[in-house]
Amino acid sequence: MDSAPKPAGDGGETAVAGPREQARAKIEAKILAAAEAVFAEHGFSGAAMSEIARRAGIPKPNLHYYCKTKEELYRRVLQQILDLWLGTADEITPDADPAAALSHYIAAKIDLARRRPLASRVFANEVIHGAPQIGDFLANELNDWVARKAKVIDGWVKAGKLQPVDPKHLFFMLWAATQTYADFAVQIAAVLGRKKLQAADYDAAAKQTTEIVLRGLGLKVR
Amino acid sequence: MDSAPKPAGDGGETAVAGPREQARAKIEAKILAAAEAVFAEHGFSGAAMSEIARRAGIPKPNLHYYCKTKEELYRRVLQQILDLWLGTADEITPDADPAAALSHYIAAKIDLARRRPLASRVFANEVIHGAPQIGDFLANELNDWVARKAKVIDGWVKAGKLQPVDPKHLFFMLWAATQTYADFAVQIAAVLGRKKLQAADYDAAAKQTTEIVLRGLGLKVR
DNA sequence: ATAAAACTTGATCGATCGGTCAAACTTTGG
DNA sequence: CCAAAGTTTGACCGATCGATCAAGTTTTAT
Repeated sequence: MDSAPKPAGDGGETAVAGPREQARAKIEAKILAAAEAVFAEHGFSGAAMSEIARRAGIPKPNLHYYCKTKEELYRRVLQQILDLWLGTADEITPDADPAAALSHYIAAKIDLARRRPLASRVFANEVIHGAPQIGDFLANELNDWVARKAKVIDGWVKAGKLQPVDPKHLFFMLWAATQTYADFAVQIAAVLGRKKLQAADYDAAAKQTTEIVLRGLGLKVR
Repeated sequence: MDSAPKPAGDGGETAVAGPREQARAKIEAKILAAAEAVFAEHGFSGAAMSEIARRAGIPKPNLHYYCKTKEELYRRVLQQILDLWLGTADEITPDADPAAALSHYIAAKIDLARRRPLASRVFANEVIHGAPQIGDFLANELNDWVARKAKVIDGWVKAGKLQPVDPKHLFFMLWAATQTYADFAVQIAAVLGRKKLQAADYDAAAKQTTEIVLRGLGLKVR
């Protein structure tokens, strides 16, 4: 990570990465994965640098060599998660078919909840506790992102493709209904009488959420 | 709290409470309110007993006099919150009108998100981190509660009052869509360009959520 | 070959936190 | 009035945690 003295050659001059760059990339990936898991499980305060180091398979001072402080490591994990955020909903465009675009968005979000539940939980934990680190992101990038998407949906409504709807509250509902299968997986599994959520559960969630939302917006299902 | 040596007369023999009982009740209320706020803000690990004591206006050893351990205090806060949980959805009964019952449930849940956001956040935090304290509650009481309500909704479907729907996933969606206005209030406020959510925001949320869900279930709105 | 840079690691430090203790003070019941 | 029970509080303890240091080893560039 950039906190280390010198990440060696990184200007793109060299065609192949030396053993040092490769080792560094491998370790940083291990660290980020371990940190995401520990932050998801225990929250920022409850996460111990020693446990992150242990799970990453390195001594604690070595972890501090790559990430000077716990807060910096936490921010790095969050940054990785925010990149996931803004990469979704590419299908929500003015000319797209609303039913297809929304179906795809819901499916993608549920799929993310299944494949990256830890990321979702770290994000949820951060926001629940007041977003001390990503407050600026929420007020700037995310605000802009939603404003752009809201214009698209408003356009759909004006074109008569959709029942009138407040696009922002629609997003809040979609985010909540999909991310709950990551953040509240333990609760949902308990109510479904399972130890762990299974593939069929996520499929059922995506199917029914899509049906209710599409029909609720006056769109034809399927 | 029951951890203290003797809560004086509590068998209901005395008609009026003495000054000691009154003071005890007042302090316990202060402690629970302070604890709920600190646990909501910092999570279990991040919450400091010293800060809870400070916000309750008592010295730390006095806090430990009323609640022996941090975990016990946390469980007490959670218990208070779980009581809120099971008290909702009384209107979801076999003979009720589905549209009216679901509208009322959504409105009540959004109202709870507005009036008791701290309770919702403590609960969310607990579940996100694996429900170490309330796992049994989820697998027993809540599981039973949902099973009962699911039977009611299945009955509605069989009576042709409703589009076919998986009642459990419907509850997951309703819980998520309503509690998000408590748990993720900071994010929602940022996207809406506000410092804090206002009464009109909650009203808009309840209105639109109700519309989409009811229409999505094949029910007439209003 | 060699020096500089990058990386590794055992030992340790200061701060914070949950919890305890013992000595006080206050209320209650006889 | 007085003893027992209940309550309050400043001082303190051991454990844990984030972070640092200093002495090493390995890689890189010339």
